[in-house]
Order: sequence, then C-alpha cells, then structure tokens
Amino acid sequence: MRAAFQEMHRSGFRNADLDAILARAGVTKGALYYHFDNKEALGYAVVDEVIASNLYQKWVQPLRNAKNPIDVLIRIVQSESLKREDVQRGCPLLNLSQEMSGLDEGFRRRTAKLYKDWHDAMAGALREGQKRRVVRSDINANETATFLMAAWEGYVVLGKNSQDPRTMQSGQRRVSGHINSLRTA
Amino acid sequence: MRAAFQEMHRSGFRNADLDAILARAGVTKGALYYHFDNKEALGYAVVDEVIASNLYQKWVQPLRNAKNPIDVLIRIVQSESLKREDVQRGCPLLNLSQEMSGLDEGFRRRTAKLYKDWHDAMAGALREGQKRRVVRSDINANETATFLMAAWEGYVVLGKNSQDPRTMQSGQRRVSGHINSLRTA
DNA sequence: TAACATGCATACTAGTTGGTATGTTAGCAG
DNA sequence: CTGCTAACATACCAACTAGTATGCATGTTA
Repeated sequence: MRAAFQEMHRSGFRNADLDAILARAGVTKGALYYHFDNKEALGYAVVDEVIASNLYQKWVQPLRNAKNPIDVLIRIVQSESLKREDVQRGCPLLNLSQEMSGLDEGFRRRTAKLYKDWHDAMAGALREGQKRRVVRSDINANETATFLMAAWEGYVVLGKNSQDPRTMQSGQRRVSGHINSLRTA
Repeated sequence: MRAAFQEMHRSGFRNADLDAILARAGVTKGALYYHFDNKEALGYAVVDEVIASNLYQKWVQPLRNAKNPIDVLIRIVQSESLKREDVQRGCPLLNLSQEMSGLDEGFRRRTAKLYKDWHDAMAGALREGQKRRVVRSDINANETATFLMAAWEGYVVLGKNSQDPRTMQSGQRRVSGHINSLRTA
C-alpha cells in the first residue's frame, strides 16, 4: 500500500500502473488480487489508510488538546517542506480529490470525509481556543477553518505549478499572518 | 478544439479520448492528424487558445482600464456559477495544471504563463487603483494578487469536492470581503 | 496422512487507445 | 482534360494495462 500510495502520488490514480506498484512492492499480480478485488479497491484503501494517516499525523493530532491552536497551526504551516521535489508533487489529498471527485463517487466521499476531518479538527480547536480566550470571539470557527484550508491548498496548487519556492514562502507568510490575526488582543 | 477542450475538461488530458473528441467534433482521425502532430500538440493548442481565451475574457479584459479594480474583482467573483455541474467540473486551468505540471514541462510552462497573466492583470489593476487612491497604499499588489488567486482557487477545489453550493458561497463571501477590505478608508 | 485452505507466482486474455498507412474527393493551375 | 495538392476519411496496427485462469508451495485440520 505504500508502493500504491507513491505511484498514485506520482501519476494520479487512473494513470497509476499496477505493474509499477507491484514491482516497487516486490510482489506480483496474484498477491494483489488475492487481497483486493480490483484497482479501485486498492485506491480506496490508500485513501482510507495511508492518506488519512498522513493527514491525522500532520493536522489532527497536533490540534487535539492544544493549549493554543494558533501556535500549533502556525507551526504546521511553517514546517511545510519547500524542497522542489516535494512542492512539485503537491498535496496527495488535493491531487486525488481533484482528479477523481468528479468521476467516482467512492473517491469523492472518501476525500470529502478527510477534508471534513481536517476542517473539524481546525474548527474545533479554534472554538476551544475561543473558550480559553486565546482566539478572538468575533470570528466564525467553521468559516475560518474552511478559509484556511482553501487559502493553504490554493498556495499548494500555485506552488506546484510555478515550481518557484517563493510562491510557497509567500503562502506561508500570508497564511501564518492570517492565523496570527485571530489572536485575542 | 472546442470538442477537445470539453473532453479535456471532463476527463483530464491523459484520459481524454481522441475518438470521443473526434466524434464530438464530427471529424475523423485523418483530419486531426493532418492539423496536429500528436495528442500533446492538440493539448498545448487547447491551453494556448481556448483556456487562455476564457481567462482573458473573464479576468484580464474586465480589469483593463477599470475605474475601480475592487468593484470589478468583486463582480467577477460574485458572477461565478454555483450550479452543481459547473462546480463539479472545477476550473479548467487549475485542473490541467494540477494534472500535468509535474509530468510535462510543456504543459507546465503554458499553464504557468496563464497564471502569470492572471496575476499580472490583478496586480497591475491594484497598482493602478493605488495611484488613483481607490486602493489602499499599504498593501503589496503582487502578494495580494497571488493571495487572491490562491484563496479563490482553493475554494474552487473544495467546492468541486464537497459538491455543496454553500462551499462556493462561503468562498464568494470571504474573497469578496477580503477584496473589499482593500479599499481606501 | 489425506484433504483442504492460505498466500502467493506465472502466464495469458481482452479491451482500450494513440498513432499510421493508405484511399478518396474537391478545387485549382495550366 | 490533366496533373497536383489540400483536406480529409477509412481501416488497421501496436503498445499498454486491468483483470483472470491456473499452478504451486506451505501450513492446518480432520
């Protein structure tokens, strides 16, 4: 499944070559089709397990019981890799949802769930921060979380295309600045 | 080329079926390969002509010699279709750059040029607005233009995946609100 | 220990699709 | 009327790739 994830991240799901995945994993078709009904089932499993796990490790868990969600969010944003090969591949969740959500309802539902988990983790942390008086009370946590996701993913898209590290740097500054503006005065 | 654009918008470039394009256009392979060397050349032409033309009509031309760029930008954002089938297909430029920019330098350069034209149109209009004292002088036109593109494209991505018109509505409110905050007091 | 299940590997099939080779027609020059 | 070219149409090929049929080795159970 790691091999499948890597190949899907490189080539997208539809252009992911099963033989390439199998070669990378060091197994053959027999092994694959013993464990998965078809290519689609393998793709679903990659979303449900690999991509979901990455997302939770990076965004959800650090926000759980965070003392100050603003500090945590800024740290996550600032820790994003600016290396060319990372920027060039983009965000696995975004790549996959962008490719498949209009074509396959199974993929759409799965990626939508991950976006929702991501959103809820941020919105929940912001609401908790409001209770603790470290986040401004005049902002809507849900809308703010959606906005942060949109702005961040937008910069990831532009960075992937421009291949200029300054694009993502600008994104880090801008998004961090916006998060910082959510602090109580 | 309209047929090619539509098929590419539906299925992406790599999964665009030449036979489907030809059937839609009412011509055959002979006609296609008389005018284009290969599928790649057709794709390049679609970017250079169809997608570029759409972008110019929607964003670049309205900003040229605009009295107040802020009013123009808000009007463009607010005029975005919220119909399910439109939201579901997403932005042609974003779809294509997202799919191909990591795989084919020709596509990457072409989509990067369109992003640049889009960016320059907004940044130029903002700078002109600053001269005319209708746009705040304390903002960086280039960074602001990049931010607006990122946020807007981000909402397009989320809307395409969620298939909930409220996502794009929220995006319109947020982005319009941010554009509005650029006015001089 | 015979029978069976698990967990693969190997070889093959069938459908899809980009690309090509060749045929055909309309129009124009001379 | 002849010769030629532009602009296609038709039929076909070859590569790629998801999926399948079958074989086989290693446990495991009755």
